[in-house]
Amino acid sequence: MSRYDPSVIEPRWQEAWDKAGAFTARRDPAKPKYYVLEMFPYPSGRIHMGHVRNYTMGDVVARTKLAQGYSVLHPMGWDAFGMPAENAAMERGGHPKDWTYGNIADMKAQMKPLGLSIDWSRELATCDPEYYGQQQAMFIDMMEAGLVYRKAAVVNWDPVDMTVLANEQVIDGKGWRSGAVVERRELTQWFFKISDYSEELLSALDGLTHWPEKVRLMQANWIGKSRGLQFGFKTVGAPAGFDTLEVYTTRPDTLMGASFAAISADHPLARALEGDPKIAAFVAECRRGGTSAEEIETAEKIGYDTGIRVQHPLDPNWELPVWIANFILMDYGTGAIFGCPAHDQRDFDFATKYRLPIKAVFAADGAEDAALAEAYVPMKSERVRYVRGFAGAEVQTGDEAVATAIAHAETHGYGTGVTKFRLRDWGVSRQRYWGCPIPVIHCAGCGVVPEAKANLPIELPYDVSFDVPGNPLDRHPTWRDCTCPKCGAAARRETDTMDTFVDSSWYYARFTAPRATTPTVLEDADYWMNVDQYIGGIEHAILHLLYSRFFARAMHKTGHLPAKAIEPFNALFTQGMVTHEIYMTRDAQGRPVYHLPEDVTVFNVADRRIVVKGNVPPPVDMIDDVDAFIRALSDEGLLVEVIPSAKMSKSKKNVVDPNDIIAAYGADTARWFVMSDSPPERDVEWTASGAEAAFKHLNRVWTLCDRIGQMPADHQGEGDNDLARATAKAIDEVTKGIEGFAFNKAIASLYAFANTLAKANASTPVMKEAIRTLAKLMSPMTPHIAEDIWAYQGGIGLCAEAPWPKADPALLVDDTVTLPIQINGKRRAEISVPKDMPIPEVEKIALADEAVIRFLAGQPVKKIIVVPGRIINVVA
RNA sequence: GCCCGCGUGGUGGAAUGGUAGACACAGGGGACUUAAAAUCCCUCGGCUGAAAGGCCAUGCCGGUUCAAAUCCGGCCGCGGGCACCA
Repeated sequence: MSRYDPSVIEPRWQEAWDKAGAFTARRDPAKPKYYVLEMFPYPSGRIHMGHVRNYTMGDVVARTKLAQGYSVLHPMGWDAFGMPAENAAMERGGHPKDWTYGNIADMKAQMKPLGLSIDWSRELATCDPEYYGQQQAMFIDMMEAGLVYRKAAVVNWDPVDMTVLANEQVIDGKGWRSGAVVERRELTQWFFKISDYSEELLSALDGLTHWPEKVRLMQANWIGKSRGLQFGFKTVGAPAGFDTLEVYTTRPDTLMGASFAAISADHPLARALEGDPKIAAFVAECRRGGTSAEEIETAEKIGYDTGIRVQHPLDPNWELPVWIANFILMDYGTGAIFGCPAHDQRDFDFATKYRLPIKAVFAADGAEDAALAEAYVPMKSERVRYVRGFAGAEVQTGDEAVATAIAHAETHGYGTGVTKFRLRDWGVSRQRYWGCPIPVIHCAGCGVVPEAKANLPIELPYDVSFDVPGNPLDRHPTWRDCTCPKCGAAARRETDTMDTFVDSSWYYARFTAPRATTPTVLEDADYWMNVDQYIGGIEHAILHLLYSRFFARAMHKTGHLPAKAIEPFNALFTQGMVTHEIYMTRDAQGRPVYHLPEDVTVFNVADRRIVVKGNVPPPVDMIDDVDAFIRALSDEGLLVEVIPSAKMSKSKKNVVDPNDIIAAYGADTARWFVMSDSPPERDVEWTASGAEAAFKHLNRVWTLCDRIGQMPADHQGEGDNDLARATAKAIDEVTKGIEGFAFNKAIASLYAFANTLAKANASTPVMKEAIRTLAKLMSPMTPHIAEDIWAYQGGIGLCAEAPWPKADPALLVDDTVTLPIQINGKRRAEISVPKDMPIPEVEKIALADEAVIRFLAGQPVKKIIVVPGRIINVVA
């Protein structure tokens, strides 16, 4: 064996895997199947370390499952529609399609050297007509199933560019290009009826036992089931047709603390009042700014008293003013509320600002009805004393009070208990070019008509220009013109395209039959679904996963997925980001200037870490005064400020190009490093020293393999039993680490095992068996070096296809255990006892221990707790 | 603003109610070398002590428990999401 040279061995083994078709997924009824999927990338053009980490995790799982005898599906594709392609076309010219496919080719070329066990024959891009044509077919099926409808909804409108903006394109309430203040404007849009499934999407979360608890909780909160009271206020002085004002509240128990009613600026009543120029101006003011919840809820709370009054349902003589307020959302409840300032902080702020009364309804049990400095909002499960209650006991929990208040309203006929969800229907219309065209036709005679399936795919026209803001499909001369599939008359195509979340809501199903001329093939879907392990970023915890769960149900309803696939992801793992520290200096104006990691030099001088701009030789022998040295560097503008690690981003230049790392150390080193050190669900900080350490370790394993290879065949050693035990332990720990998504722990075990093996003095066959096992255990993480060691040490066939080792259970248990002894919870001694020793005997030995006697100093023992195999605690 | 996380040595982390700091990085000391690199060995939370040992220590404050990094309550700091970023 020669020097460890990844640039030679890595391409060689990748070719060998290709030739053997090792990773081609095949339906094999004789084997259990395993479908592992990483969230597919957006083709930005460059892979980054986050991709490397994500795909390496999936690869570790896929390779382990393959070795464990599963028929594995591990595909890859491209989430290829979206705004960046159009932005690139606007900024640099060119066409979104060319830009996207060029990026896909570039990224694929960058991914290949990683040696991932991907079945590339199933590759797909969502911008392929082959893919989005099937999506259009499903859209039509969903229309027929009643899951699609149109309604008016608000968008961010840029009044200068005359175009709709994404939330991302609204910066501080202004359009990102024009700088104009954005308005909220209504547009007729396409919607999926995800709300039909609110209850089911919520209750089915309980069955997702292999999902992170936090993701399930976030989804549950997002769906937001609430029980409340809906009732109508009788109005006084309202325009015709507004005799009652319907409101919904989750706190009907606070009805006696009401001090005003408030409606959204988009409420029909507010619109009816727009004849009044003052109200029109106020409503226009409310519509300024973007549509995002963050912007609306952090905006200053403003209101306008309409002069209209409503009668309190429990006392017709008690009238409340009706305000229009900017923090009331038309999308939730009825778009109208009653305000109870004493028990809602937002209402409290509003009431304080506009000098409205603040009356407490309840107080902490035992507390006085004191004046409030802020809203008193205890947990609903807490017992409080009602000072202005009207139903139920004086002292009760909030939950009890809500229930009794609803019962009271229903008994007296002024309101109804209603269950509502926060989840809104999914608006899928986008006024953009680079997306899946909505396959619908507007006919003067027939109205809105779905396109005939025979005409699918409705392909995007290529001849478009991006020199004017807005959707090029709207101004395309011929694409819009078509004939009505129903009556044959001249008609116009829908020019809205679909939200890119639609594309990513079913790609996992398409991978089971990526070339089919129907969206799916049931036989394939039935074999491969569900995804056994889905891996991706925590940033997708809500939207992408919720939409996918809905879409799988819709696909089942329309006959494209079997019933078992309505929850498409059996297990979910959300991985952390790859971060890097940021290197910054300042220019003459004091503005920050960022530097790439490769453009700085890091010195470790004593316990100081000094970062210097440029590539300079070590200063240690040039200076003996570190502080003076730092001052000198600072004066010359060479001293670099180190900002703590953050997600890698181009703007901060804290990026490391995976291909540079592969060129310097090989893919195995990159893979090993991103899997080591940090637990996969947490962020991992990329450090140059960490990558180098990984490379050094692989070199050590390589030379160890060489040394074992050169051992005389008849060498005898006394360490056979110890090494066999260490090997069994490594198998056990690495297997558990991988299966439990604790790759960092699996790697720590592999370090320990390699160190043990390097020091072991065992017979040649035992040494060879151990190094082959090491190679096999390393192979999910570092597949290339593993193959080389495997081949060199006489492994049969490809390491990638060799079965996963099994640990001999007899070698995993130790005969004696070391038990620490605590006295009053502090560790004072330890004893070694046979593993199966009965508790009374352990107690006897513990109490007879010299150190225990010394620490007890004659105090009587009150209690002794023995946790078998773990610890002894003596309470004195 | 609302929802959800996270916080342990100089650093990444291990320990998921039972010996805090596995494994690794950085640092310190040594071997080899003319020298350096590479490699190998030792050491490595703080205070105290000649040593044995003792005391302190898991963001901060309080609680539950024989026992808390771990469970509960409050606070501080950081991160993710908020429906047209993907």
